[in-house]
Amino acid sequence: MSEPRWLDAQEMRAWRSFLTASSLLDRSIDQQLKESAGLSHPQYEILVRLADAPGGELRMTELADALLTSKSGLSYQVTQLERAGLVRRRSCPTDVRGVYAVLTAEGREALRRAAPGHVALVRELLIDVLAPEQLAVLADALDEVGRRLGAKGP
Amino acid sequence: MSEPRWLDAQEMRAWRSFLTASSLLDRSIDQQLKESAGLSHPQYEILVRLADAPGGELRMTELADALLTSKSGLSYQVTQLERAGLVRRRSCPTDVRGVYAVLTAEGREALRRAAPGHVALVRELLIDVLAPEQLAVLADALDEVGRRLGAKGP
DNA sequence: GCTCGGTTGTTCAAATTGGAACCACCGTTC
DNA sequence: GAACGGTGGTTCCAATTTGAACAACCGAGC
Repeated sequence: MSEPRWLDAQEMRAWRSFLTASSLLDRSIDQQLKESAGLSHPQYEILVRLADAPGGELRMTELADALLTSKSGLSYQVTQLERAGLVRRRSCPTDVRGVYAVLTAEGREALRRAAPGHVALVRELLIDVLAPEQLAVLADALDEVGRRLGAKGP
Repeated sequence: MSEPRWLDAQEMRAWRSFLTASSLLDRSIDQQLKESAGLSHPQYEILVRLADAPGGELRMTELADALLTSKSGLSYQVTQLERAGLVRRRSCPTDVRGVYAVLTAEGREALRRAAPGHVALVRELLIDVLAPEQLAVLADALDEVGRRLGAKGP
């Protein structure tokens, strides 16, 4: 086993800043959503995905894959959202095992109310902090990182 | 309330890729550490901070602040590490309330064993995926993001 | 010396998460 | 048309995390 290539100062700074930004950013986003709309960030993302989907509905597994979460985690959150009346479950007509998560009118409304504040905070904390060129590089870079990870894991 | 400035395609791509990369990256890192060293990522970070600190020890609050975690979360993890023999608690001589988390020899050894594989994975998944210019921009950008968040929250 | 506001770390309860176990079911194969 | 490997979702369990409550203590100011 040869000596590994350690991270130099620049690389270390990139990695640490990434961890720091992820952690702080996600915590801020989550808190703001909870305070302003009573939704956790994961719940908000569920609503977004459903709202974007045709018919406002998606199969549980599709949704779990899109959100990069476990099936059990999704099941739990959908149950929470169901209690809140923002989502309901509908069984799939062509596959008895299948379940659709369906956005309710109330869910769509909740999303409509929550979105502006959420977007404003994303701007304030990330988008508007960076110059357009920085943002472009960041998007390219992290797209590539995500692509490799997506191909690798599942 | 005026219509918010929504995110354009580029901005949306930056934000989504950030979320995706954070999620996948952290999950991969955590899993690899668990499999190869029996440590969670948070635990690994604790060991790193202690190893970098003079005397291999830090006050609980300092450590919690550095790791961007709650005091209670740190207390829990230090207890876990203590059970594993990698860290021990030492009460502060000048302040009865104070507690130092101290890296044990075994803890230092565990870190020495875990580090190469960890660094290799960070390289494989992030650092070596990007061109040096990309990395530099990323570091600058996220440093700034973290700085603002750090100044804002606490 | 005493009081009072702020600190330090732990404990508690509640929420969330992921993986494993499980059940029922699908579609293909022989 | 029966067997079978693979899917889709839920449930269960253990681990983790956070904020609040708490107990004890520090230190400045009177």
